[in-house]
Formats: sequence, structure tokens, C-alpha cells
Amino acid sequence: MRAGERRITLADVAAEAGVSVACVSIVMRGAPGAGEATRERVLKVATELGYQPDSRARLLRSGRSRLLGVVFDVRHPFHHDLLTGLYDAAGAAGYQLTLSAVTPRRGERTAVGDLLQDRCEAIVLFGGTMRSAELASIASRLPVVAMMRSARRRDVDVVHNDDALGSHQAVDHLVSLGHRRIAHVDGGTVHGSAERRAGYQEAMRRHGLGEHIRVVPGGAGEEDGARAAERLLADPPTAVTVFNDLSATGLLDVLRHHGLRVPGDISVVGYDDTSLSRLAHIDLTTIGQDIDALAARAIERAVERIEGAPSGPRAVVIPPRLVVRSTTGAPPTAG
Amino acid sequence: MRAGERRITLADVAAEAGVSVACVSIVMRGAPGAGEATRERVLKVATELGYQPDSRARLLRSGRSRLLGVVFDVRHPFHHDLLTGLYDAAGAAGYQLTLSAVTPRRGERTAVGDLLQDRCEAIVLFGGTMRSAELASIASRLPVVAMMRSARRRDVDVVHNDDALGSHQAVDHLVSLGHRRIAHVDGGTVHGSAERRAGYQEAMRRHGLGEHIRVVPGGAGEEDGARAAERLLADPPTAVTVFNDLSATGLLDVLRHHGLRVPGDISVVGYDDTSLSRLAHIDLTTIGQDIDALAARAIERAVERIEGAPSGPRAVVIPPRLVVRSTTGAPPTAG
DNA sequence: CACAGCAACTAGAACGTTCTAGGATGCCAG
DNA sequence: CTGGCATCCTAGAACGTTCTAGTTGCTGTG
Repeated sequence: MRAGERRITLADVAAEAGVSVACVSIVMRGAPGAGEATRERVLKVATELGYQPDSRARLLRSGRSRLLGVVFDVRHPFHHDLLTGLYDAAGAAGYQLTLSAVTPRRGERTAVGDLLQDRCEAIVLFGGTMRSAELASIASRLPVVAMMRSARRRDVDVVHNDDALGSHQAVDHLVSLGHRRIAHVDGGTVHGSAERRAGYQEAMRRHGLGEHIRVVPGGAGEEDGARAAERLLADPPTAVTVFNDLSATGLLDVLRHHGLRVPGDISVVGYDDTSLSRLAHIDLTTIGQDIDALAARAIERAVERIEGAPSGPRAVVIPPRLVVRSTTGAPPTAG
Repeated sequence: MRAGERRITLADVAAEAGVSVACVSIVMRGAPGAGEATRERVLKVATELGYQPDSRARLLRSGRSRLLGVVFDVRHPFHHDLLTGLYDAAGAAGYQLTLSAVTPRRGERTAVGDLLQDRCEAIVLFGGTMRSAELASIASRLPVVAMMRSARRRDVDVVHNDDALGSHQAVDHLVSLGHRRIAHVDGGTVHGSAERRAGYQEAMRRHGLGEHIRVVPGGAGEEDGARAAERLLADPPTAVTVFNDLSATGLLDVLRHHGLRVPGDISVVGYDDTSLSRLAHIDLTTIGQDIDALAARAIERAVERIEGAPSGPRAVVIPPRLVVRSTTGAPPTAG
């Protein structure tokens, strides 16, 4: 029905209000340089006509877009929590977010490509599988902040959780409960996996439990945890730290099916504090990432780069925190 | 480091290649009207200089944006699955998607407002809490397609799953297993709740089980299902259809904690076929929505409106399908 | 009364594209 | 040699803003 209707522009409002286009622009932006009476009249006319500013034209002219591109993966629940934080942080810094999703049929390259065309001023990307070199080539065009992953290159900012510290917290917690035989289920090739594994090993050694170090291959999925549990069953430890919550869920399921009580016979610690871990019947002790801090620092780095401030080190590491729930307790036999 | 660098424009490429701006534009768009030799040379120069088209300028000039705005909620896992489908469908129709998220601290109105400024040509929104009247006021500016909700107004397109049919499928499945005392846990005020409840009641009556109709108050959350389970425990039915998977998960947990075996003592059917329902230790029988069909039809409706085609009825209803997993079986006592 | 200073406004260029209208050039038929 | 017609290319005006550099008109001061 509104096919032929032309959109309302500044010129329409100006004509109707009997002032110049420039004047309407001033009023719309809330810039100084217009009288109170005119201001009111123009605003009234604008709402009457249903004027909507055209951000494209606005940004085209003003050179800057004040737009931050975000690449996230629709499959990753954690990414969605992070989006919430990013919107807040970006808004506070006076920037807008433009989202580009990675889906099973839409790769990271496509997602980034769209953002580049949108003329955003920096790109924030979550995890992903891009090689450092590829990141660097994007970073040669505009500032890039990578979250929840590392990057060798010095030209990419990195903001992530302190995976090693998270593993330390998990091990410390278990040791303080009296555990000694603590195993770790690995995350395979996923970002952060190596750090979490190394953190586990380091913490074990620090507690003088080097001889009990036991790393079981795993991955990021539920079935990876399930497979790891099958392996562990031959000679169950009294506690396990798992790469992430989803894998821990699969592990829990298999352990319980084989008659082991959690935490009576074996304690389990996940990682990420996802909504999954909060479900009543899972109620998983886990390591929580500080989402708001991660988001705030990521935006901060992006804005610093954009505005050319001499920023500090390129890597920002946020300490996680232990979230104790019901899957951890004292080991079956004291000592 | 790249603070002062101006971006590469058509003019730069034109100067370098020794042709006019218009000619470069022709080449870049792949439009007819340029010789093969020139075409190659221009493309070569463009990649050398790292030219990136500016979609803002392009769209500003050409009047159309070929942009479809999508409003989704970061908290809703189902929305993410839907995004995947929408990207595919939009791409196939020659449109781009621009996303605007609703978060706990960013309302629907803000999300829609951003899209309007982006000059997208239609808006697709998922569920949400907007009143029909408010939708209609947006629809007076540009085509609006609402998914997973209804809308009284004739000026809004609606694409959703057939909630009543889904409930029928759940009840039919349970009846075919031999169940007669089948209860329903309601979804409260959430979109689709009334339809799913009515569908349950209708299906029960159709099977001559009107006297067994039992609707327990609930909601969309895990704790709603848990509360409903507590109520049911006083006089447990042999089967329950639950508003959604999350609520069913809460219900399952409480039932099992009280010693009821699922499906031995009681069968449970969820709704939505979320990733939660697919977890090995939940493995919930549920009703799956046909995501790709929903997405394809939504884009189809949006594009039809934009291009002014005389479209059919404003409501598109997609049949769901039953997904049988391990939470349903024969009732404890035959008959 | 002249003029500085200020507030309120305006004209017109600019942003990076696309698009319309046309200008060269070359080729072929008459 | 002329006219017609492709083919390839170009000039310049749009698109809807913002921004710079004014211009106007009023007030107050010496």
C-alpha cells in the first residue's frame, strides 16, 4: 500500500516548518544554534510528518559511522550472553553495534565481509576458527578485537578470560575439599583448551599432586564428555575438571548411569557457567567468566584503537570466578 | 596507526586506472557497458588498492537498501536456530539481513527503532511482548512480519507454527501408546500458550477423554515446570504435555526426585525440540517446529510486501512434527 | 550613531555511490 | 562520403544528510 510513497526527508520538514534544511538538521541533532521557538516548531512538524532520520546519509556525510561490528556464532549460547554486555558497553561509549552472525551455513569470512561493507569502525569477534594471519589481514584495515581466543599477532587486540586461572580455581576448590586424584577432561582443539589443560597441570603440581595428573581426551560437545566418562570408569578418580559445561553434562550423565553418585563418589567441575549448568537437575559447580567485564574491556579496547589513544598491552585477561553448586563435595574416603 | 588514512573510494580507483568514476562503478557492479580489457584493469587496480564498496553510499543513491531487519531475543535459543534459516532464505531472495537484538537491558522498541534508522525495507520480529496496536503503527511505515506470535491486526503478516496441531500430535501420540489420563502444563501469558492449551483440550475431547482434561498453571521457565510437577504429584496422571522443553525439563527433574520413573510411571512431551531436549540425559519427546519452512515463508511474505505483489492471506501457519525420544512410553497399567 | 558581538539562521559544498543522458569512436551499408 | 548504429566510456546530477562559512538582525557600549 505504501509502495509509491516517498520517504520524509529533512527537506520536507524544512519546507513545512518554513526554515532551511540546515536548521532542521541542527534541531534534529540537538546541536546548538537554533532558537527555542523554532526548535519546538520543527520538532512538532517532524513528528507530524513522521520524519525518520536516515542513518546512512548521516554517516556518509559525517565520515564516521560510530558503528562497531560484532561477529558471533548463533550456536554458541555464551555468545548471546556476551552480546547483552556489549550492547551496554557500546551504548555507554557512544557507539552502536551492528551484528553479523556465523551460522552453520554462513562462515566467518562472509560475516566479516558484510561488516566491512557496513563501514563499521572496528570489529569485535568471538572465538571462531580464523587463523591469526587472517585476523591480521583484517586488522590492517581496521581495529580488530578478538574475544575468547588468543592471537599470536601483535596487531590484534585480545580480550579473554584467564583460562589457566580458572583451572587453578577448580583444582584449588577440589583440593580444599580433600581431593587428590583429580583428572581433567580436555577440550581438544577448541580455543582455550590448551590453557585450561596447562592450568590444571600447573595447579596439580603446585599442590604436590604431580603424580596424579591425568588428562583424558575430550572436546566441546556433550558426547565428548560422555566418551571421556567411559574411559574414566575403568579407574575413576575422586574428582574431574572438565573443559566446559556441555562436556561436563555428558560426563555426569554417563557416570550416574554407571551407578556413581555425584558428588558422593566423584566430584565434577565444569567451565563457563552457562544456563545449562544452572538447570536445577544439573546444578553444576563451574567456573564463571565475568561477562560484563569482558564486554566492557573489549569495547574499551576497540574505542581506544579507533580514537587513536596510545593503548596499553594488546591482551586483556579477565579473572574468572568459581561458582560452587552441588556437583562437588568431599571425596568418598578421607585423604 | 591507520588513523589518518582515508578510505579508498571509486575516485581513487578511477584515477589509478585512468578511467572515469562511472566506469569503475559499472565494473564493480558487473553491469554491462565496459570493455573486457578495461574491466580487468579496473578490477586489478581495485584489489591492489584494497577497495571496499561503501554500502551506505550505494544504498543512499540507489534508493533501495535490500535490507531486511530482524529483531530477535538473545535469551531465546530458538531464535538463534531461526536466524540460521533466515540468512539462507534472505540470501536466496537477494536481500541482506540486519540484526537488532533484544537483551535484558535493551527493549523491543529500541531494537525496532535502530532498524528503522537503518532504512531496512521490512521488519521481521520474533515473538516479543509488543501489543498488536504497536505492531500496526510500525506496519504503517513498512511491512512487518511477526513470527511465533499472533496479531489481531490485518496489516501485519504473521508466520508461525500450528500450536494447536502440535498439541494434537502430542496427545495423539500419548493416546496411541494407551494413555487416557493426560494432563497439560500451561505456558501462562507467553505467545502460543493459549493455542497449545486449546489444542490439548480439543484433542482430548476428540479422543473422548474430555473428563480427563486437566490443565495445570505453568510458564516458560524451568521453575514453572518444577512447580507444576509438585502440583501433579498429589494425583499423578500417566502422561503430561508441557508448554515447552525448558518447563518440561524442570518437571522431569521434580518427578524423578520423587521416585517416579519416566516413562515407566509417567510420560512427558515437551515443545520446540530445542537443543536442551536433545541432550542425552534429557532425551525428551517433543514437538519440533519446521525452522527452515518458517524462515522461508517469513522472508517470502516480507519480500512480497516490499515488491508490492498481491499476496495471499496474512497468516501463514506451518505444521510441526512429533519427535519421539525416550520420555514417552506405555502407561504403567494397561488401559 | 557606529560598530563589535552574539544569537539565529541559511547557502551550498561535501560524503561515495548510482544513474541518466549523452559524447566519442569504429564499422558497415548505401 | 554520409548516415545509422553499436560499443565503450564520461560528465554531472542526484540521494539525504552534515558542516563550513557566511548573512542577518538585534543589543549594548563607547
